[in-house]
Amino acid sequence: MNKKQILLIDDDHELAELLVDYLAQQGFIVQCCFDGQAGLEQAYNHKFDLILLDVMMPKLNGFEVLKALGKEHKTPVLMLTAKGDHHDKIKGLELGADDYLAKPFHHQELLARIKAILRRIQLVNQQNRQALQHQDTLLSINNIKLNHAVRSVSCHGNDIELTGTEYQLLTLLMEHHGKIIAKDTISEQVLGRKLSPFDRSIDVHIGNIRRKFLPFCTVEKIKTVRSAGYIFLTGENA
Amino acid sequence: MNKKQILLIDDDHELAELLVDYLAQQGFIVQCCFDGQAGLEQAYNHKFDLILLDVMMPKLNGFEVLKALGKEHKTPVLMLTAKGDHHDKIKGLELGADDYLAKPFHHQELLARIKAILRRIQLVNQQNRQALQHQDTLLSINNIKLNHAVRSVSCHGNDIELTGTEYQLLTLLMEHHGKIIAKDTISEQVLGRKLSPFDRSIDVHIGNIRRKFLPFCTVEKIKTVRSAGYIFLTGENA
DNA sequence: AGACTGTGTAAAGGTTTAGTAAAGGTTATT
DNA sequence: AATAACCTTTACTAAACCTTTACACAGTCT
Repeated sequence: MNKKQILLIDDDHELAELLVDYLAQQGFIVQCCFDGQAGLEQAYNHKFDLILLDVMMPKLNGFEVLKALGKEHKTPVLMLTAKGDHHDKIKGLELGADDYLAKPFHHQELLARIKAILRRIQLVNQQNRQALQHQDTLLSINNIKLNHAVRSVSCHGNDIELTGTEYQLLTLLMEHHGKIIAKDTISEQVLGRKLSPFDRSIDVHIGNIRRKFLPFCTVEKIKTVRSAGYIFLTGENA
Repeated sequence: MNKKQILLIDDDHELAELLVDYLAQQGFIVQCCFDGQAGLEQAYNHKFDLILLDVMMPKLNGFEVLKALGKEHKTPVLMLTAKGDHHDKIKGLELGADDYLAKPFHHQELLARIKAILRRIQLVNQQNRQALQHQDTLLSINNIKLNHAVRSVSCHGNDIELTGTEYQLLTLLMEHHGKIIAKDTISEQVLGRKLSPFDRSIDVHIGNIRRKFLPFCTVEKIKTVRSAGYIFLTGENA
């Protein structure tokens, strides 16, 4: 994992030095500015992963820096201040800060809050990628091919249109090809409900799938196992 | 803008009532649980935008709930507690909480912190989308061309005017052409919100895009995959 | 064989989902 | 403040889909 870069904007040189040391020791790269103006410039020039922003400073105070950064600025900001005043906190947060910590604070708490913010960003990023990333999308057994990315099915190269339920049912059978799948398992996995005594839905779906494959197959791929369930035959058994 | 859903887990009935009222008044939908166990179940069953979690509770305390949610849980958590102890704060934050607020707190500060967390998530989402778009300024598939630099669209050479949302939606589909994009993914990526049960926005946008392309296309480029999503067809499939 | 049970299958009925037009509401612009 | 552009919601329609029903047939047991 590459090191995260932090921009510290604080006119308190003593505190700044302490923080730079501590955070560096914790695996961050810290850049330091001692007034709002300089901080703002740095923020524009470099891309930081996080900004630590003091409120009371010469030239530009923390709130002004926050405003100048603009509503659309992407770098998260954690504000630090000597005042524990609620109005200040609220003002900071509403101006776009991600967190607000009152001085004096424990450096461990600061660290924990920094990590929390960075972790959140990473989580959201992950989430976004995962939503668009499809798991392995090809399943091919016994001349039948499934492509999950497009939810398409083909038999000996011929495209076959299946409904959502039929597709799920076939997928289930193919994922466990060569093994008997009980009807109640199918009902729960595919239809999302317990199998009721006179429920014939599954039989009908199986029938529909078979009918759609019929023109393209010489042998039956889905075999009925009386009073046990259905089974997708592998090449050897077929 | 649709309302954000918050799960409040706190055994202090009096406080809970106050918070529910206040947050509802501020435009949130709040669900309430009075012990850790119930809260955890709710968190698993529904998708919330944020969880407010008290620490001291019967059955399961806040830390235990946090652990049970797991490291990969996606919903942000803001912890509330009577103890202002630093160790507690650090513990909570390290266990995956996004923020930690000590009781008693000003409801305005709570609100500001809630908003800060939600805003950060939305910002990161936006950023992701934009980052994707700026990678390549030209995207050309199946006779449809996008030029991100000037945000223009053409079909067989004919310019087409799309709104911002339509453009983003089309971009998303084209970037993942040949793959199904689920409606809830579209909603999160393009509209920046979770898909609600009766939300028809996406269908309408898709309809509008199709209508604008209609005069210039012989075949449909965007295919509906019932109960799964939409897919931008590649040349071969079209 | 006869009874019983489980399955194949066609068709009817009911439910869910998507297409679409129009109204309502929001935001940005003039 | 008025206007325009846009997004969302609503309501209706059509289509796709799932389940139920009914009956025929096949396997199993006595």
